[in-house]
Amino acid sequence: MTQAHRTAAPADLILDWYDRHHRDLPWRVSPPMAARGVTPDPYRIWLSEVMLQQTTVQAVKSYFALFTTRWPTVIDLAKADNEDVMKSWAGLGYYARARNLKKCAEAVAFEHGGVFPDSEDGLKALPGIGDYTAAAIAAIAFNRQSAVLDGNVERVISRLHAIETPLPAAKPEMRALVSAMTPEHRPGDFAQAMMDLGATICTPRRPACALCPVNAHCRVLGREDPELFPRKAAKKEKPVRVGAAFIAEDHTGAVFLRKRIDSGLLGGMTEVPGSAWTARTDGETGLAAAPFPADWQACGTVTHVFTHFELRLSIYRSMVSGAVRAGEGWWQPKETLDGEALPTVMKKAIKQAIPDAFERVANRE
DNA sequence: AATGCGGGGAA
DNA sequence: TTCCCAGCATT
Repeated sequence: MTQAHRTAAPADLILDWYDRHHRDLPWRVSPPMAARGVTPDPYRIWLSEVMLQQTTVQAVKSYFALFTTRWPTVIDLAKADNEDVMKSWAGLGYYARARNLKKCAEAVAFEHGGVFPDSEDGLKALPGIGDYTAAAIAAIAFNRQSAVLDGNVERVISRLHAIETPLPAAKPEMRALVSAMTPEHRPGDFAQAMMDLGATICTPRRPACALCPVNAHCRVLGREDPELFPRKAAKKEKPVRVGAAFIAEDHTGAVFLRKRIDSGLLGGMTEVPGSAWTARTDGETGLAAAPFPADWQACGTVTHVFTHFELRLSIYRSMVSGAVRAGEGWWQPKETLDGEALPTVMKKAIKQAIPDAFERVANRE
């Protein structure tokens, strides 16, 4: 018997491991259901994949439940109000995903007859769907033999083959290796198996190599520290920006809010008035940036870390007695503040000025 | 190829 | 603290 016959292919070993360690996730079809012929709903697969972009499974779960309850089909989501979608997405981050999610739902509902394209190319033509997501939906929802490459798979592949090329330059090489490895049968399960392997065994730090179904095939294990893979280019340090935020409260407890422009940082989300966020402290990043004259009281600072900079916001609050000329914006009643499309940094700023701002409804009775 | 874009959990 | 997560769009 040849070596090839005695040793199972890595893909089969990984699929066997997957079957023994199946994770029950809200967007997955359980093995018993799959055995009865139930196939994944492309809408739910798409929604979960978009939410999971650069986002952990734990963070996604409650949002996935909310969206699928409010909008059970892609048609429902396509007909939804833009602002309702942004409000429901608030807190999940990367808000361009929410804007593209809505555009994509409209495209599928109104230009594709409510049916998702079943090919990688067709999917990739839709807003918010790139290389990874197109391959993942094609494999998982339509059983296509596409090469699914995400951060987990990059780690698994880079270790299995001891790839020395640093990311992101190594991606084409990695995709070719994944493509060669992807089986004809169960390509969707294989893709999920590779991601589960990266998430639970082949982890960034202290991987559980002893439990790995393909440890015998790994070119790094036993030779070098697996934590050194994948190779990555050095990253630069985050600059600091400063600014001011103004929380105005009227006699009813309502807070003055505005809407940010649809593009760029926190695009389309709600905010409290504030200064620009700049690298240098100057007159425009303090009290001088107040939206209207009032008895502004300094009440500390809030720090928030974004992907590419750290923000230090000086917080000011005031009680406004009568009507003020406040420019663009509106007074949001305190009872409905929590339902607004407020990103986390804005909730932090409001809490700093009004500690119980988001607990008033719960504490009222 | 490089950059902008959130937020939170794990070690 | 640091890392990085089922990445995409734009330049």
